[in-house]
Amino acid sequence: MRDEIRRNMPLFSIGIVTKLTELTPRQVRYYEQQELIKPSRTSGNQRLFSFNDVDRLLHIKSLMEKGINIAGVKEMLSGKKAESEAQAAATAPAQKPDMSDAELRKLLKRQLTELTARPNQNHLIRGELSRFFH
DNA sequence: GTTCTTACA
DNA sequence: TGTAAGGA
Repeated sequence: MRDEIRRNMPLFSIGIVTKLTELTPRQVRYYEQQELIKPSRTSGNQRLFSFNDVDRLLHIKSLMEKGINIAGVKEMLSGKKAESEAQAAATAPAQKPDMSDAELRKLLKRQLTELTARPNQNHLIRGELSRFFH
């Protein structure tokens, strides 16, 4: 499908992107550093974002607004198979404040496993953990 | 006028 | 993250 080439076609300057996403240039550049996006450059070193980049930034923005840190966002977007699992783990708690204890324990167990495997995703679950020690 | 990189209150 | 400096 050549729709892909259109979505990945570098078209927007950082100025347009910031207006489209409501993000500051600082944030956009920072996310690029974190390799969350990979805009191409013009011959003059100016960043050129594709529709996909904008879409990605919007996704990142929504994730950040849910209180997810860069590390977490990174794993969700860059991760291949870890994506759905990580996103579900991070999103579900925020959307289901009244989750049953059974569900919560199940979630906690899974996240505890994640914790030992990836220490940096720590505060992604810290909030949930506190709910257990009330 | 816009964007770029580096660096620091 | 914001912002200033110095260039392109």
